[in-house]
Amino acid sequence: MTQTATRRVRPVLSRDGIAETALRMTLERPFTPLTLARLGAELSADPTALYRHYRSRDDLIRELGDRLFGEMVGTLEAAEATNDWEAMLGRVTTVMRTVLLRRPALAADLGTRFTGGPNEQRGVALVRGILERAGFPSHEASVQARAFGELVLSAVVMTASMMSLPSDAQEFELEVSRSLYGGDVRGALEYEDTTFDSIFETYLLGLRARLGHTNGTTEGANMNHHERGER
Amino acid sequence: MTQTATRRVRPVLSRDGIAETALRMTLERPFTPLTLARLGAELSADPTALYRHYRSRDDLIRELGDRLFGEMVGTLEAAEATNDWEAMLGRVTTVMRTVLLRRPALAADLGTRFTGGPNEQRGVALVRGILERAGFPSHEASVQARAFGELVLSAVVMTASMMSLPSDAQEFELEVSRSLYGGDVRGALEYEDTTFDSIFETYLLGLRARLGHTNGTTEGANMNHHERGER
DNA sequence: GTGGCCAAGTCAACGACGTTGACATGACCG
DNA sequence: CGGTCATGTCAACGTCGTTGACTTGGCCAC
Repeated sequence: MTQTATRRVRPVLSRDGIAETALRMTLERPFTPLTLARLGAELSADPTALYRHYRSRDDLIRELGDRLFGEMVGTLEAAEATNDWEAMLGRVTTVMRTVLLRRPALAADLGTRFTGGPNEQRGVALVRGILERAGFPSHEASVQARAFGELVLSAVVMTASMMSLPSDAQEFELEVSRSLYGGDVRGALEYEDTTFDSIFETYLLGLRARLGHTNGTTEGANMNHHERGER
Repeated sequence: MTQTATRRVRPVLSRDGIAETALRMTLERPFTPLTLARLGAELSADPTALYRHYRSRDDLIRELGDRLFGEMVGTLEAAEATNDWEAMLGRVTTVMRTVLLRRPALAADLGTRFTGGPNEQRGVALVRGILERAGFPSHEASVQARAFGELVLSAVVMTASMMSLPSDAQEFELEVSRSLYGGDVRGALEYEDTTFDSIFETYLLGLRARLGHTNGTTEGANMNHHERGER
């Protein structure tokens, strides 16, 4: 019992414990990049001890990503269902943005590494279900679910990257976007927010058109989807 | 005149020369991250010499980004104009993807940063012009140009990130497919390609709906654009 | 001309980072 | 009781961006 109480040899660290601590850190210091040194310090362990539980930092990041997916899917599944598929998709984007942008540094780090985890598959299945119930045939629902996921994810990651830039660079970005698009930009986040809303709304309109949907409120005719050789 | 002619004291390096060499490197080694050490070696100069011409690596990356923007805009302006705004937007995305994905590592590094350079402004003006000619009123054309740019850029950056170095296996696979198929990188990227196409087409449908547009090829009725309080 | 300013480049070094290998230690199992 | 194995520590490495001290030579004012 020199300093760290008796002598703990067995437990101390575990895959789960490390991941939980890491996620807690990203919440407490949303803009501080998750580094093995900091994580080790928080765990009162040598940074290299993590390599006994994760093959690499990348491995850890992936685990965290899948846990975040789990958080999103859990939240979505907890909410009551609706027949309004557009509202459902709106919920999906809201949850994704909320969960990820709460930890911009991690989200930016996560980047694209979303490949693989079980929770991600749950998420995709969830969106696919929404689209199928909206009227998309099975195969196209799959395609559209992936496209939708990638759209939202890439936009969120971009926002997260901007948010985690050092403050001076961030101000520069804001200044630039003001001069480019007009003066009605008050804050970097708000700018991203309204831009994303616009993207999302336009995309929803597109999905509705793809459905050949006759919307309840507005009377619209078919817009059949014909292959275009755009690129 | 030992090797580099007499004694060169003045020139040797310049902002332009550094940028050009850097861009050339990103073309020759598309998956190798641009690092000051490598750039310095290529220039036969000490890496820190770059700090005499750029305030930081970030500054350099921004410059490169704006040059890429210049390449895109130049290509677009060289092409003959069309009245078909959808085809024009298709060209924009094609050029953006082509120019950026030719250098995945740089594109991923470029990330979200608006360069603030003059060429980016030209690009934004170009897209806004297309949208205005499509029928969007001036202010909304601005908003839509911003959204469109961010949509395409974020998707491209995500693809670039995936291409650059997620896993050793993928990098290896891409390098192999590159050597197999020549300059154009196909293979694991194909999935990203079709997904992006889907996103783009859906988004175009949405823009068309926003316009209340009656398309030439397909007979469709109006889809008037009413404000929705989705999120 | 001459002396000083200054741009441009070199060199050594730093701190942060991910990662590796050699070691220690205690648990568990035969 | 002895060996194997999982877990953690420690020292060290290589890469990266960045800084500061130093050198060198051109240019301009006097």
